[in-house]
Amino acid sequence: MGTQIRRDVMQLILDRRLPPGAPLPTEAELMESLGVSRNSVREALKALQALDIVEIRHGYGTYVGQASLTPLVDGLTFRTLARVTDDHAALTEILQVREVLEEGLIHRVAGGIDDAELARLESIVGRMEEAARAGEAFPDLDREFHETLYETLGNALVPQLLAAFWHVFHRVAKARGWTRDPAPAVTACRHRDILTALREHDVPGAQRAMSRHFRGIDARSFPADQAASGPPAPIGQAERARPRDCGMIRREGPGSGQEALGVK
Amino acid sequence: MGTQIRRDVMQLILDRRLPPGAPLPTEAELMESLGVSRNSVREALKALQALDIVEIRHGYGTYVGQASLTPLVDGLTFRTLARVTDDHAALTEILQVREVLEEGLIHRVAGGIDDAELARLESIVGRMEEAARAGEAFPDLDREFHETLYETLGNALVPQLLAAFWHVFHRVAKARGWTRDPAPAVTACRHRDILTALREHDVPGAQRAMSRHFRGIDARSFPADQAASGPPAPIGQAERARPRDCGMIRREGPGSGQEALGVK
DNA sequence: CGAGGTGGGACGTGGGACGTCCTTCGGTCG
DNA sequence: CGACCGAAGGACGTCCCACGTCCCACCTCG
Repeated sequence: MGTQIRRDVMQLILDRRLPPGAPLPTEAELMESLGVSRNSVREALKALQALDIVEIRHGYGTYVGQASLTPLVDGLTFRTLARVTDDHAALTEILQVREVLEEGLIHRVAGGIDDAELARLESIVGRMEEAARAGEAFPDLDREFHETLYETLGNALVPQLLAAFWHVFHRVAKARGWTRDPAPAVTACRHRDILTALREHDVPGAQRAMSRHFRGIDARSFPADQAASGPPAPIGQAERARPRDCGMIRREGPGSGQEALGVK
Repeated sequence: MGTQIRRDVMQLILDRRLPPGAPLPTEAELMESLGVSRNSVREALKALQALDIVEIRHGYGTYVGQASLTPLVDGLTFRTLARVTDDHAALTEILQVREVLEEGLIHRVAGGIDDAELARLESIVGRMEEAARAGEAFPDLDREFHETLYETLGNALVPQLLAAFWHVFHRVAKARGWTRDPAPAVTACRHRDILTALREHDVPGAQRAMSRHFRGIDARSFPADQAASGPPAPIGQAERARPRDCGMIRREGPGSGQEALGVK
């Protein structure tokens, strides 16, 4: 059975303690040791390649893969694109997961953040604002900010998960032709707010700032005619506090502020 | 190229708006329409099968899959098992992600939880306590509790993600021979605590209760000789409040309470 | 001594054949 | 007349063989 060969190869990697990057036996050797034909071996390897458990290099060999979250990205992207109806709902689900994750993560990070960390984040935000003044987008800086933020957790899974969701969101947006990004100045402002709250060790403030950051992303994915339904999941009792604002955009009322985010 | 054929099949599903369960063209038809050999088609389908984008039924046909998170489970399980060193560290990472997720999710749920929801949760916890008195474990009830809890969010991705992490944890624990579960009474107590906090709309209390629930799971995965390093990531200023306790176990001091969880 | 050619190893693709599983349809038996 | 059973066909599973492509390493030649 095909599934069984897959498990055999995985077990072989585990038994031999092969680290990522180590060479696997050749297809011919696997044929022999597993007692199956080359086609069966190849189908199993192709399946493992799709899971990033194995890496196949043409003309060179087969190697143990990184076991990254690439299959999650592929699967979620496909699933989101396959839902022709409830299009933005599927994306909103992904954004909600990202928001929950980052809100909880910043909760863990905000208390004991290092001065060195703050300096690195300051550098990133500074470059963001520089790019924003030039009117340029800065997706790489955005990712770098969030990655740096959670580096101190020592949890390798966290940045990979966040990157996976980020990747899915942008791939779907691109496939759907949603090329309009929010104004760079607004995005830079949101990150400045987060950094300011972190500097003051203001945990709930940092959570609010992070939440508003995602609120802005969410608003972008809604067609204008559905803006009335608005973003989901009010944050709860935190609403009573006036949100901080770095001042690069005009002050806003108690509304969600979508009118400032480029939504027509 | 193999990757291209995979993309072609995915694009075919998207273009024809095929819903999950719909039949795909036969391998022969795909050979013809894509202009490649059957081997190549089969390898692509095998890869898509591993991603749960396609479902192959022997002697029957190929169908559009559910695009579930099965590949994530497989990948994370493999990756965790492949790290022979830092074994428990990898598991702790997964648990931390689960904890962050559920802590943030219960934050969103606790405020506006329905009476009907509370009644359903009460029923589940009641069955838990019944099973605990009989000394039996209740993994299904555990899953049902957490699934029910987040049902009102209307986010289909959330329970799937949680189930995926749950699945990875238990598969790894089983493969590692960590069969010792915490005392059922303790687990039932933890869920009772969560429910009590929810009933009082005590959001931070619910978060603390959820956190303690995970703390208990975490302690179980640590070998006794490493218990000194203890669970990571103190929850922050929430520590000052005395944790609630349903009273089925003895009160505990400011420590992490591992001594009550079956750790030798 | 070095640059380029050449050979071998390993994966990529194609074609064909046969086995296995499932469904369907028609015939037979009760 | 109806239910059961076997044959036929479709579709996937496995296998074998051959050739193409890519990469590396050795060897030869200038």
